[in-house]
Amino acid sequence: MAQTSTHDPSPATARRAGLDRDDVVDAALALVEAEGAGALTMRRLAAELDVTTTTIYWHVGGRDEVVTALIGRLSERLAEREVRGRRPAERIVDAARLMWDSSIEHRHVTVLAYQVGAASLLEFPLQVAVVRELEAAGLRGPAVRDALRAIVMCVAGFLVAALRPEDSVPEAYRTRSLWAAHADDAISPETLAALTHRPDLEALLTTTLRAVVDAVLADAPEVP
Amino acid sequence: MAQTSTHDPSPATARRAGLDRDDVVDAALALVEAEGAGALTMRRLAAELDVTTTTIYWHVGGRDEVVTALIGRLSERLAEREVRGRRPAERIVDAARLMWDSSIEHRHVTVLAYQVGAASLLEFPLQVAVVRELEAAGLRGPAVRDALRAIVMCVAGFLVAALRPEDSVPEAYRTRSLWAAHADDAISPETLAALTHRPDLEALLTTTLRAVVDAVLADAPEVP
DNA sequence: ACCTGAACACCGTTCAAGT
DNA sequence: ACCTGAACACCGTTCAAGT
Repeated sequence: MAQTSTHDPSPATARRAGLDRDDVVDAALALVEAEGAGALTMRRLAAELDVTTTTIYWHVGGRDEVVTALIGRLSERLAEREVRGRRPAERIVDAARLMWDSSIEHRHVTVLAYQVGAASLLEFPLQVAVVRELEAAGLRGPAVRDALRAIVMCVAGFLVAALRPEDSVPEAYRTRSLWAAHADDAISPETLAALTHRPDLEALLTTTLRAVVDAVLADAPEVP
Repeated sequence: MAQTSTHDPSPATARRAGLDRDDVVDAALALVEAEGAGALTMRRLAAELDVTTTTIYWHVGGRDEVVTALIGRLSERLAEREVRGRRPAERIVDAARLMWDSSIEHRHVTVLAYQVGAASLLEFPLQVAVVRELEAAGLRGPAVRDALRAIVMCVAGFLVAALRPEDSVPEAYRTRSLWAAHADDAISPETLAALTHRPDLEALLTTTLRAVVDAVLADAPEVP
């Protein structure tokens, strides 16, 4: 991580690190991807760049600005994998799954983005892909907006479940444990039993997206 | 907030505050509800109870434990408003909207719960209500579990959008601003225009839930 | 058993000062 | 223009000590 200089030959006080705002943002992004959102502190980031904390403040405004910049940078780099499928519905669901896949692939940045409320900044290029598919399916205007938002919210909901922090809350207070401890005559034993098993999030997401997309396309004027 | 003692008549050093674990948790819950998740620091909580920070540690383990306990406490108190509607589908959607309503009503605690990954602890009693309605609609076992999870994730997705932090990310990086600045020949002007307007989250949630519930009930064996 | 005081190892941020 | 050093006002947590 300690960039260019391996041990820098200049005496003791190495002035002029030759830093750039982009260098700072790149280092921040790399740090988060490697060690998670919790590792991004101003001191740690400075250490990574072999400078003092205050140097960071000279190049970028503060922590919030570093975070936004880092998210924006990853957003630009997000691989726009081609949308697959023949029927419009399939292609829309696939475009939505692209959002899921890349969010999972960059889970640490995604967690950070949700923490500061900048998830849409991260996902924006992939939202564009979804919009294109919605239009290809014959939707226009507010119908596209509402469909997009519904899809985005669904993916977001599944993401927060998939990226939930593990440590802070003890086992006994997790959903499955709560159901395991829950006695209820009004609920059948087989249902109670099923609720103690972990669901397949990815399969469930696909099913849910299909339901949402089908409902949305049912109101579409033309289905080519 | 400074509980019992109005100015306590005992000399200067007021020992024996007569604190209880429940008192600590109650104060923490009240603090979060009143001033938000950010206000819950050990020092602030101690000040609220007129004791030293270390006293908190004697009664409960640490911050994480305070947070879990506070969420659990509110969970117990959650008003189980009666589910409305005639048809099973209506009732399921209404039960899900109950989750939304109470999460919004206690927004500060909800934000905190999502931060530590304890949202399901908070919503558990309301999840039970949804399960009852799903069974009343004829679902059993894994079908109930998957339907519940899908519903819960949708609500969660809409909640993170509704409770998004406002300050940390500047206007220009919010969804609507991004669309406003986005030039794209492949997307029709009317769609682009629509995307710059704020959607009605509550109406959209209802529509989305209906789509999910309808799809789930389509596979149900009996629909009484 | 219940509570205090001092301390430790962290945060983000600011500001005067150096070259 | 670019970077350092010292400092401020916060965190959560621990530990010896008091009554």
